[in-house]
Amino acid sequence: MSELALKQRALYLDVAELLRQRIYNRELAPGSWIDELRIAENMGISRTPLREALKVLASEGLVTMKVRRGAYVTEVSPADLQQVYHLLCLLESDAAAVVARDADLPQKAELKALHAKMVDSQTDTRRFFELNEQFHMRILELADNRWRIQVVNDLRKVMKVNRQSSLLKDGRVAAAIDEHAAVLNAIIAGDADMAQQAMQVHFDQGLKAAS
Amino acid sequence: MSELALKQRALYLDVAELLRQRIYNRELAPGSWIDELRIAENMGISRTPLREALKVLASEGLVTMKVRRGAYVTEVSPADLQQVYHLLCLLESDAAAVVARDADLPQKAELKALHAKMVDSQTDTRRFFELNEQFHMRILELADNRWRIQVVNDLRKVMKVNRQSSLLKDGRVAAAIDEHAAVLNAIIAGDADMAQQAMQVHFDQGLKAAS
DNA sequence: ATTCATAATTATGAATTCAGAATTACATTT
DNA sequence: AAATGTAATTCTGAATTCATAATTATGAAT
Repeated sequence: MSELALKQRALYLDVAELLRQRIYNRELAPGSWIDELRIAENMGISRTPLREALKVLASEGLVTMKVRRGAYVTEVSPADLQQVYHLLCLLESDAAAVVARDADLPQKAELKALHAKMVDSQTDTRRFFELNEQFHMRILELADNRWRIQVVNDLRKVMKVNRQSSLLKDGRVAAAIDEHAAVLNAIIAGDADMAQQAMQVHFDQGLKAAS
Repeated sequence: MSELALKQRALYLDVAELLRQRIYNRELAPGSWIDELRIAENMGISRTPLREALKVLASEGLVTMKVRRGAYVTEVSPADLQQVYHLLCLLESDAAAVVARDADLPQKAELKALHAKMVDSQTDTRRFFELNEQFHMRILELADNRWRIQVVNDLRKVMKVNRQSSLLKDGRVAAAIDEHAAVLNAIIAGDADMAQQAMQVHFDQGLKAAS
């Protein structure tokens, strides 16, 4: 239909993103086989870019390739979720410690402002999630390790496959804001150990709320 | 030439591994453009599986894709190396702690035996490296987190792009064995904190020796 | 001689075609 | 009717072909 737009990114990347979305919202169910012909036709493209996209998703762990049998949506067990969560906690706690040690004043102020916006957004859940994401991501960026950013982003994608464990038991938003505040204060104080611990607490609470 | 063998794995995986080797030994130099036609012809295959392999390497960080400009071997700066090393240290130290906490007696005995073999191999450097790899990998496996294994393997591949910083200043082999012994003892003692610290020391020393 | 415009070439991105493996459907035999 | 062997179909993996963007080469004009 819309053969629009001077495409600035390769087609297979867009296809990969579309597939991710379909996996996230269970349109493609865990464990199910991915019918290349059907999807290619459905998307109005050939199998070539679709297959390239599948290779990308496979290396992210979202799909599993079986020889001569095609691609299957990876089944993410509760054990897997816990494993991924453990790694995210490890990587982001360390990032918080690094930021507490290295960030300069303007950067700390930026985090503070971001957190303030989050406090204001308490009632608007969608907005809160957006800012929550931004807060975590900004800390990651300030920790200045592009490999960590890459790894965390990939792991986050795996988490999203099972988002039924939505992070909003009631009171969870308020609690998360308090936990973020602890991280923020440790960073502003330049206390690396405390920042690391505060972030760890944040993850532990999140896991508890999700179970 | 050799159109051999009932292939049990997909072609693009073999191609990816071949490309990795060529990148590791600088046959494909960092920053250089990857000529698809040339390499496909050289390998006696079409561009299709080659391009699929390139997508895999791109998601590992070994090559970088530029739109309408093809694939380039990623340049790994000293800063990148340090970043990757930092993550490996973080992930493997935590793995050691987990193993110290969770491993049973037979598993601990297995690690002990592995380390003993390493002591015996001191003179044979190649053999030592092999066992060193096995020791680290076995701890990773015992820590029982498939996502960590995946991430560490990917990061290791990046490290190998710059292996000129070979880990063998003299005396380094003996030192590494001692450091491993410390990790091993902490694991056997079931002391998670000590295992974590010992592994961290091992990485710190390794980084120091490489610089 | 240098610069700008245009033509030719080259390489990427994507579609299509082809070969062969795996599954399914069918038929024959007991 | 069940089972086993064979034919038909389907789908994956890979090669080939095609279209277009980017680069290089060529030539005209100042």
